[in-house]
Amino acid sequence: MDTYLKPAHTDLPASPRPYPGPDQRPDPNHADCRGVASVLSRVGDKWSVFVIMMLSDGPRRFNELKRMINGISQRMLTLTLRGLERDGLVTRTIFPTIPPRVDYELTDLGRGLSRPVEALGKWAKEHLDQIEAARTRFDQRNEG
Amino acid sequence: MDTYLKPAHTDLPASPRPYPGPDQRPDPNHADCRGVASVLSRVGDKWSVFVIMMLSDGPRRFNELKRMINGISQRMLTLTLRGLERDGLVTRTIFPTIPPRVDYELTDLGRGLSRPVEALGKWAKEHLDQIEAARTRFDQRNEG
DNA sequence: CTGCATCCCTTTCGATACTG
DNA sequence: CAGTATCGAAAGGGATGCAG
Repeated sequence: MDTYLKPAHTDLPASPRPYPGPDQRPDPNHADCRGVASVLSRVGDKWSVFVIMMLSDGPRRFNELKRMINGISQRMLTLTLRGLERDGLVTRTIFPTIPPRVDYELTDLGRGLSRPVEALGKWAKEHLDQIEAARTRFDQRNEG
Repeated sequence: MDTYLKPAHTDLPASPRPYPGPDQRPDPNHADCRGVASVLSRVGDKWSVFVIMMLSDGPRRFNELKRMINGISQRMLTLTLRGLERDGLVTRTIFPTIPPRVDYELTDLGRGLSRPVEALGKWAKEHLDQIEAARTRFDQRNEG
């Protein structure tokens, strides 16, 4: 039993069938799903989110980002930045100095994205404790 | 050369050193990073995002979700729902009918999260075309 | 209908070593 | 400093079969 999480100590309904029949609400998406998924999975990547947040108050250089984002490997930072660049969210600027210097900066598009992303980060910070509490509660119910 | 994206046809600076010396802005996070990461990587999971969006207008049952989220496997839906349940974002309610019925619904915490998540989804929908355009532009520059 | 377990392939990612 | 290449370990995820 390592592949699956244990089933929850499931809530039981007060009465057997709170709401009847099949649900006929419209399907909010269905076709959309596909294209949007590729955008969301960029945001979905936790490193992308961090990089965007780090860049939200101005350009940063490679190693600066690497130091700021505690725990990212050089490889992942490179990959993440390439992905963001490909999506038109950051620009890459080389200064042909010695030693070389490369700056990354959000584009207008990237700055636009950084708004909802920061909202998400803010929410995450604010509710981190609640979530961790929920996690330990869940784990205890399914172990102890 | 399959592991790395090709380096961008990089922007060159107008003048060699637009801004001087080392950047002394404060590090926006550093310790935070760790805990918040675990929350963001739940959001980071593309399936979680979709499930949250699907649940944002009321409870849904298992197969309903499965049908709505085009392309998710049963396994991943189960895993995703367990994860969300563990984090206190959704509740799981069993109706001991035949055949059995299980409803999933956002908790208050989950509904709170759904706000920034939907903002993100909205942004993704609105800028999907810009991003796809940027992608083809990038790919062409690095191939053709 | 809901969901757990197993097999197995694919992708991801960190560590390491090497260039301009 | 800012990458690139390669390798091996680990995680992700589909298919299938079985159970309540």
